[in-house]
This record gives sequence, C-alpha cells and structure tokens, in this order.
Amino acid sequence: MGIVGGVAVVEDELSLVFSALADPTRRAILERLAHGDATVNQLAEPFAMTQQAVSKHLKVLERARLISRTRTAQSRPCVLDTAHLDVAAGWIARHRQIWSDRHDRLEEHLAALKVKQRRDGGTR
Amino acid sequence: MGIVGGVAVVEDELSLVFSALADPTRRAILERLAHGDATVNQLAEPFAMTQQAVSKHLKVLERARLISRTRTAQSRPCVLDTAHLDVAAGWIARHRQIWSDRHDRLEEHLAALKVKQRRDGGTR
DNA sequence: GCGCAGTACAACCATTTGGTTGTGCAAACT
DNA sequence: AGTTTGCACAACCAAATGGTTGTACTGCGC
Repeated sequence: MGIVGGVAVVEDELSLVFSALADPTRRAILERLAHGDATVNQLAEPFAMTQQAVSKHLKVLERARLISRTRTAQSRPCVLDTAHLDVAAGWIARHRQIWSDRHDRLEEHLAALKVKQRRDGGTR
Repeated sequence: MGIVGGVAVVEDELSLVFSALADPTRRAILERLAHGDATVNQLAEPFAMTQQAVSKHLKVLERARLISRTRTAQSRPCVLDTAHLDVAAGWIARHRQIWSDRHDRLEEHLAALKVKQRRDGGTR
C-alpha cells in the first residue's frame, strides 16, 4: 500500500484532496470556513465530538492544503486555500469532458445539478 | 464513526463518491473506462496486484455508482456512470463559487488549470 | 462431460482512520 | 502569581481499507 517497486510513494495531491473531502464532518468544516475564518473551538462547537477530534480533522485538511493556519496569539484561526480544491475540480472536469465526448450529456447534468443544489442547499 | 445518536447513518452519496476517487488505482480504472468499456481482467492487467484486488476496487466504484456492470455471458464488463461524478463536481463547484465570492479568483484558477491539464495530461 | 477462462467470495493480515481520554503548554485575564 | 482559555500531543481502541491466498462458481471450447 503506497508502495511501488519497493519505494514508498509520496501520497499524491489528488488522493489527499479527495480523501479529505470524503468525510461529512470535514466538508461541513469547509462550508463553515467558506463563510468566514474561524477558530478551532468555533468549528468544534456544532459537532457532537471532542475538540481533539476536530483538531485531527483540521490536520487532515491542512495536509491536503485545503486550509492553512496562522498562529495568531493563542488562537489558531483557519483560512481556506482555494487553489487546492481546484486540483480536484480539475480532475473531475477533465474526466467529465472525456465522458461527455462519448455521452454528450454534460450540459444537461450541469443544469440538473444547479436546480438540485438550490433545492437541498446543505452538504448532504 | 458513521454513527449519530446511536443510529447507523447510511453513508451519504458524496462521501462514497469522494472516497472512491481518493485512490489512484481507482482513478486509473476510471480513466481507462473513459476510453471504452473493459472486462475485469483487462482492467487488472496494467496493475501490480491480483485480479481479486481489482475486483474489490470495482465494488467500491460500483457502490459509489461511478460504474455499473452488466452480466454479459461469463465476463462482466464495466461501464461508466457519469451522473454520479456530477454529484462530486456539483459540491466542489458550489463551494468554489462561495469562495470566489470572497476571493474573486475563480476564473483565474480555472484558466490556470486548463493550461496545466493540457501540460501534464495524466492522473497525477 | 471435461477442462479452462473469467470472476467473485471468504478468511486472513497490516495499516489507516476516526474517535476517545488524559495531559501539557502558552497566552490572556484578574 | 495563579487560573482560565485555546489548542495539540500521546496512548489507546474499534472499525474500515487495501491487499493477500485459497477456493468456488459459471459459461465457453472441445
């Protein structure tokens, strides 16, 4: 696992980003941060879990470069890093394009999505 | 973990899709399928792992609804299911938009991505 | 009917993941 | 100076993940 030809492979960017996004808690954290920077405790508050658990999630997001953190006094506010989400968006866009070349359904799906998003709003 | 208020939560669509995409092998499989349907053995061939391992990956992709499979005689060809990739694309697009409202860097990044994609072509 | 090709299931194993509790430490409050 | 606040590190645990081998099933070629 993570080993090719006997040499450890640095976990690639894309895998880090996608697996960071694969958790509902972390997606919720990102949504929250989208509306403004926040401290760890502020982020932890809505969740039924300990502050330490949230800290771990933040570390995952940090490793995926989806957030960055500044050490401001005794609190460590979190800031979004948009660029690395684009890594994931790029992969998907590229592949959706290949498929759309075959199925020619890209625009149709995009339109349907736009409507659905407006309807159910939240993460899930 | 996957438990809220003592009740098991059905793993949400988004998490399934993102975690399915979080593995390089599975992304490679999807890329391969983008160029045409294939059998399990055809898919397994380029990888340094057993057919059984690939079968497991296919089951993950199937659960995320990224592929579907037909039982044609004794081989089970895999077919892409574009719609569910759009679930993921939709989430990202929605959030990138929120961020771009704050940072106003959306178009810039999209343009940069398009160039980069052309340059390095492959998955990673 | 027999063997083989193609695939899946089961049991097993190591590592990772997501959570816990308990503790430590640095900055701010009083 | 002493306490509280905000956060992280460590040890631990259960479950999920990604792989293995071994085996079994199913349909085709002969």
